Amino acid sequence: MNPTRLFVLGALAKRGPMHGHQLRRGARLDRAELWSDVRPGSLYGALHRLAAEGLIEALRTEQDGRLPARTVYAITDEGRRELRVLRAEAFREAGLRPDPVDLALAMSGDLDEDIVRGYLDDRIRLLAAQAARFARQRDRAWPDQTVADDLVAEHARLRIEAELDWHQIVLDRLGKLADDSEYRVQA
Amino acid sequence: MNPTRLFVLGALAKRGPMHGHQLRRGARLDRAELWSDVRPGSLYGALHRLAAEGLIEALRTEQDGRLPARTVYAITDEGRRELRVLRAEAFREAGLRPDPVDLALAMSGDLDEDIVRGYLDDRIRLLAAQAARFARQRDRAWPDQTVADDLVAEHARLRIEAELDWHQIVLDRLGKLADDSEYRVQA
DNA sequence: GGGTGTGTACTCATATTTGAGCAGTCGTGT
DNA sequence: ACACGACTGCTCAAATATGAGTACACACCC
Repeated sequence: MNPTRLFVLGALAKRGPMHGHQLRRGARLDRAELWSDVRPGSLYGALHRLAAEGLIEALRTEQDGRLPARTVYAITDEGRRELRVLRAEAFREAGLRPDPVDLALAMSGDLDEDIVRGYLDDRIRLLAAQAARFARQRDRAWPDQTVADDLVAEHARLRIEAELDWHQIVLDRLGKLADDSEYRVQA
Repeated sequence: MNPTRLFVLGALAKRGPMHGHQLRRGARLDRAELWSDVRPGSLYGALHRLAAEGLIEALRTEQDGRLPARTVYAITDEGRRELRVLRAEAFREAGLRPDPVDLALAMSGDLDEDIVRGYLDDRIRLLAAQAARFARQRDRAWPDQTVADDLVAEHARLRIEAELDWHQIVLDRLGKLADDSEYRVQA
């Protein structure tokens, strides 16, 4: 499952023909940082590849004044089929994606406890700020907020709450971390 | 922050010199699927680049019978410095990484409500099974389980519980999803 | 004595992402 | 006049990820 492809195909299917920049802007207007994060490089790369595969097609190239030319793409029937597949795959990926903090923690046996504690405090502060943002958003929705937007925001809120809970637990149990940085043989 | 690099440097710093295969095996023995997911391609690619940059160095190349030769790498001082930086970066990334299901949901305005409901039911089943695994693991730890392992497992458990809560909410509010697949202009 | 599966160790082509950059436009201030 | 920053669209090299493949070994089973 490739999220960039799903994003492009989904957007073109939903809103009709668009050019690359319009896709980015649309995502920004939708506050889509939460469910996608396409950067220009990935986006245009995907557009080219999708076009080469016939999943989307370039309708026309427009030029507005002397601004860069832009190419408008539309999804094809083939693309709509691919969209269904990608969406199904995305729904089926119900596992947890590894969180870098777990990796960092696993690699911190040699680190002073207070340093780790400091990192965690910082994280808690950041997470709390985000939680507050989402809570606010739940109450005062922005103009054309859809139910899907609502659900996604609620998802984010719940996930952050879980993070906060876990961080608290880590702080509590942290004293014992240093005890087992012992070498475990494995060959 | 590149997780693969952090994984390699961290492991070499912690356990001493190893060859590529040993790194993979070590990760499996540690049940590291949770906090890292290095596949062979990424791993060996990273090893080559790290060596080229002088962050690790090839100590020797061994051959066991007629099995493929293996190259043993050790972390350098330069590499230890990089490790500290990567670890700090990983700790600082305290935001939520986008979850594909949010993307899929956002792109499902045209989908029959019952289909989505079906997907969600499947997800709930999968998630519940995983939650059960982690709960079990919390009670009966495997042999040389460290506190860090414990914390990571607890992290996973909490995250999955949050997912389950959210999925329930989605199912409850789902009826209203179809109402707002309306086209929102943006140019 | 052949098939199947698992383990050892790594390679390679291709797909994809990253992050910076470019070349113009437009508004705002100074 | 002119610097400044934000926006418009897209490109490009380099880093990284993916997924299959290679080649051989060893055990087990019937």
